[in-house]
Amino acid sequence: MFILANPKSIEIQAKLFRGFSDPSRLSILDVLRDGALTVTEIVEATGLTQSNVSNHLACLRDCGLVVTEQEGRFVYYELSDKRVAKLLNLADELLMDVAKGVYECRRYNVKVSKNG
Amino acid sequence: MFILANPKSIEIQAKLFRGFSDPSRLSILDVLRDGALTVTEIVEATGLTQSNVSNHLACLRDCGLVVTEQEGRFVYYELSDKRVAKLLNLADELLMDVAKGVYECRRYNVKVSKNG
DNA sequence: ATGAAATATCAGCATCTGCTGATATAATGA
DNA sequence: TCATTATATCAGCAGATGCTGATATTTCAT
Repeated sequence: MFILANPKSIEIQAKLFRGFSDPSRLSILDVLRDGALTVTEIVEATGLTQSNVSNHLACLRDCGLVVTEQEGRFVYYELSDKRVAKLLNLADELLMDVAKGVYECRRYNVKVSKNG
Repeated sequence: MFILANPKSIEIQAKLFRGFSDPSRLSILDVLRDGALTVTEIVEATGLTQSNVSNHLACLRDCGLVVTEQEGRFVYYELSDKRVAKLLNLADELLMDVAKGVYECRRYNVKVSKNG
């Protein structure tokens, strides 16, 4: 008899991946690959609105994917762990082979941003 | 002036991660880590309904995360690439450090399955 | 003190996503 | 052929998610 061994860890893992599964959050993580940035810098780099960025950053921080450091009025955000960037790199690499399929996959409508 | 370098690739990457970001799909990928299984075997192993599994498998196949091989009435599904498992492993590893934050993150309500 | 800049918060809406249940298709065996 | 097993498909619903726009909070400069 098969029963899923660790359903709880599956839920958490899904939640982790959900951090990466939204274009806005992914943009944010992407621009943070090169080092810490303030919220305003992230807004400029991504083209997203301030409130949107702030909301996503709160989420990413709660989930432990980014960490913050306050300096006066500024709050610097950066990736919490090398493995976050590593995960992004591995995804990049995997995409080189499966991008076509992912692109054509009709199941999810990832909205194309105005900048796209 | 900062403008996001590759918005299109961000969308695709988000789509890739979305493949991993649902508990049902993740369960499926998880049980496939040990090798190919038929749809019915996946249904038994995950506890999900047949139509649900079938829907997710179609999605995962379209996106190139799994590949299929038909044998008579049976269709075997398996991970398409070692890097899919590698991504899962890396996420496991990352979770050892950030699981608490992810678990407590209130932004997303990942439904707890009846088996959980 | 006052204004401006940087960031956070929150409600409401429009949309997307996943599940269920029913049904269709395909392959095998009697 | 007919019944059965294995898998795929699809509409409709309930609920979740992300964005916007307004506002609150904090910090700094003058």
